[in-house]
Amino acid sequence: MTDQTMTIRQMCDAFKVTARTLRFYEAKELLFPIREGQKRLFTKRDRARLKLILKGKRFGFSLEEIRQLLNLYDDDSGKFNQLNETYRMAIDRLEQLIRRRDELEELIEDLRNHMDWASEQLNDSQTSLKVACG
Amino acid sequence: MTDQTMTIRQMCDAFKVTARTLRFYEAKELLFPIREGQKRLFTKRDRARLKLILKGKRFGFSLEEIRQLLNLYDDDSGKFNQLNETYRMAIDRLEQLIRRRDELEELIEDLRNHMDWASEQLNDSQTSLKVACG
DNA sequence: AAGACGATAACGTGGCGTCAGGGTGG
DNA sequence: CCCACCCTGACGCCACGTTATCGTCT
Repeated sequence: MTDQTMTIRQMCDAFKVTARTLRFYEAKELLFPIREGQKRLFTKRDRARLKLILKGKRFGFSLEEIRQLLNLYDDDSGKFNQLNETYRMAIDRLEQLIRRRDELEELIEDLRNHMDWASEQLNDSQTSLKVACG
Repeated sequence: MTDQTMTIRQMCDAFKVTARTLRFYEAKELLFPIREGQKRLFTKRDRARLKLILKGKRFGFSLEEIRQLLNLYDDDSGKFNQLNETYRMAIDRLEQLIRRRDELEELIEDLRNHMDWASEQLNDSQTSLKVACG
C-alpha cells in the first residue's frame, strides 16, 4: 500500500498471476508477505523472489526446487558452493531443454511427412500445405 | 499371449511404462485391449497407438490432445470431407509443434545467457559451462 | 446499501504412483 | 499351499483453478 509494499491485486496485475497462485506460494513458503490485519502486503523482497519463481517455472523447475534455490540465495554464507549447486542444476535443465527441442524437431518432421502422404490422397490441398509449412 | 497380442507385463517391459499407466490409458480411451477373462490383451493396434502416445507426451501434449491425434490417424480411410477435417487438425498440430519448438529455442538462449552471467560471478566454472553448452 | 476487494475452506483436474484387498493359474 | 501375476478400487501428489461463503472498506 505504501510505495514499499503491494496489495495482492497489484501483484496480480504486475506479474500476471492469480491471487490463488500468490496465496499458494505463501503456503508453500516461497513468499512471505506481511499482514496488515488480514490483508497480505507484498514487499520488495517478495517481488524479487516472485521474479525468480516465474523464471524458474519457465525453465521447468518444480516449486520445491525453486524454493531450495531461493533459500540458497538467501543464505549469506558460502556463496561459492551455492552458486556451484545452482549452476549444476541449471546445466541439467539446459540439457533437458536441448534434448526436448531435438525430439521436437523429429516429431515435426514426422508430422510433415505424414501430411505429405495425406496430401497425395487429395487433389487440392497444396495451398494449405504451403501455408502451414512455408 | 499369442504372437499377435501381449500381456500387460510384456507391454510394460517393451515400452518401459507401468501397468498403472496402461490401465489409465485404457480408462481414458487411448488404448483398447481385448479381454481374456479378466486379463487385458494388447493388440498390434494398441502397440502402434502407445508408440504415438509416448511420442506425443514427450512433446508436452496432453492426453486429450493425443487422443484427438490418434483419432486422426485412425481416420485414414475417411472420405473427402473427413480428410479435409483431418488435414486442418494436422496443420493446427504442426503449428503448435513449431511454436513449441520456437519457445524452447528462446528458453535455451535465455538460460544460456543466465548461465554466462552467473559464471562471471565465479572464477572457476568455465569448464562446466563449456561441458554444458559445447 | 451496494460493490470492490480481501480472506479462508474445500473440492476439482491431469497424469499418474502407491497401496489395500482379492482373484486365478501353475 | 504358495507364488507370480492379474484385477479393481481408492487415496496421495503437484500446481494450481474454481466455486462457496464470509468479512471489510468506501
